[in-house]
Amino acid sequence: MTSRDRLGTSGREAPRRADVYDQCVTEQATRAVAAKRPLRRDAERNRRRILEGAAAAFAEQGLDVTTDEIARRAGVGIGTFYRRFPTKELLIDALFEDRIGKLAELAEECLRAEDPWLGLVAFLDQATARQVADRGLKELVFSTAHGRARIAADRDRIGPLFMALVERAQDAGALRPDVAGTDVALIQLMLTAVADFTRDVAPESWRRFLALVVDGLRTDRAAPSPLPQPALAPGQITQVMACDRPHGR
Amino acid sequence: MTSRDRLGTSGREAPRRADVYDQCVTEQATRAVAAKRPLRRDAERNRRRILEGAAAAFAEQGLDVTTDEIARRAGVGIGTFYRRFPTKELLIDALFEDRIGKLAELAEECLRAEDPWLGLVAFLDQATARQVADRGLKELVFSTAHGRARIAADRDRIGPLFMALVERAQDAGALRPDVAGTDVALIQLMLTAVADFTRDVAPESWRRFLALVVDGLRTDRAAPSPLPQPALAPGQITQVMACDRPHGR
DNA sequence: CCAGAAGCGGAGGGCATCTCTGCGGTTCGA
DNA sequence: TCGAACCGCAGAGATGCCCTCCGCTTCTGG
Repeated sequence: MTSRDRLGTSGREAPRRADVYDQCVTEQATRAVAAKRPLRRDAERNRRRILEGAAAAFAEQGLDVTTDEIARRAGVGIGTFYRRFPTKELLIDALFEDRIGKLAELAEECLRAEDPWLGLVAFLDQATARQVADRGLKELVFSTAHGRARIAADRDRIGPLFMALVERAQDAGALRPDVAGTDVALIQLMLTAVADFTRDVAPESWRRFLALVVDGLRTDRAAPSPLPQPALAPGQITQVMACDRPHGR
Repeated sequence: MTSRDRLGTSGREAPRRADVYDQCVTEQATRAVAAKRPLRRDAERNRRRILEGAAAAFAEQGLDVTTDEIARRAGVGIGTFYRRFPTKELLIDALFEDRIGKLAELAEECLRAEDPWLGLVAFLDQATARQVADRGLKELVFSTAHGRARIAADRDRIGPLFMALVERAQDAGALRPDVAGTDVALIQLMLTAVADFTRDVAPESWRRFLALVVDGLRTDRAAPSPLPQPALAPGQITQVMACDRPHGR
């Protein structure tokens, strides 16, 4: 408390955070153009390292990785970390600012696919793949806990796209009519849950369950498409359970 | 360290824990018969309260609830809690000792169902329902972190039953042939993930996705069974994301 | 080449959480 | 009625995490 109060006569926290936020995020966006006062070369190199290390750490372990761990992976001291990104939240913003927007773009792309059904399936496949590859992204998609303005806006943008993907496939007669746009989101949630569980022993096995669900979604009930990926062996299941991760994560 | 060493000349921890374990768990099982030295009436009443409060707490919040929370719900002091159950782990054992065994029994029952396919579907439905109703049970099923001997044994018992359920439905020609026993476990994992997410706004909506998956599992591809439960509204999704729970839990 | 500004790293402060204990006072039951 | 058993709670002790402080190092403009 005391040390923080000592920082400025303003005393209040929120304004200070806002200043820092502008300084940090907008600077990042405009520095290449304005070049107001470029970072010293070593500092810039460390900033890059932190960004890279954090990206890897968030992808592998989710947004809960500690700042110490990020600094360690980046090969810098914790002090250096906090000089560049005065708050962990700021770093998350800088890193993921465009990632969710990219998911929306993917949806738009799939909306333009020639075959509406294949467009929907492609979206499910690729959107899930991205979230499986990056746990941080998944957490950002499914929780508002960390998002700031920009990220929240992208989230809002994506809901209607789900609905459009669904309706288009239904109009084409390929998708069962009782599916809703929100189901698309929850299907991704289901699949990432499997992926989180099996990641260490069979990282691709979630695709097996995507195929299963997709077969449940289509109206053309001719013949089931064969399941990709081998099923897990019983031993693999116990192996996964053995490594003590926080429950359910 | 010091206070614990002071407790006994034996000094070692493990033996002491084992003693307490016997005293606590086997006493519970045999007291009604042997009645060696019954608890005082108030003590017995509190023990019951703790068991009940803990059952409710574990069911709602998972095995990570704090001992303080359990004591609070039981309406007893934390000291009383620790007199009855010297370790949180012991309480978990006492409470869940038979729960996983019951899941195995359910599987055996479904194996005896007249229609193999309906037996499999019934198992998926009911086993998932139990885990949705009790988060603690789910965590115990999918992680060895908390289990002791008895619980581990029940877990081993259940794997072959999955396989039998699957083979029997396949032999009857109702289940697609490329499904494996382990898939049954992972399907439950998927569904409980949905349930964990939607629990607060639409606790039954996981059944929608069970229906979807079941339609993907069957070989009879005549017509999809209609999805039960209304789809979530877009607003419900954002509502769930808003309440800040630990990520992914 | 050098002075001093900018940056570096990591020990540790502060805080929150959680499990479990010590102990003064209370309640039960023979 | 008396003593053993029991109660509850304040808090010890452990851990984990975010973030700061500050002595030392590295860069860079003149």
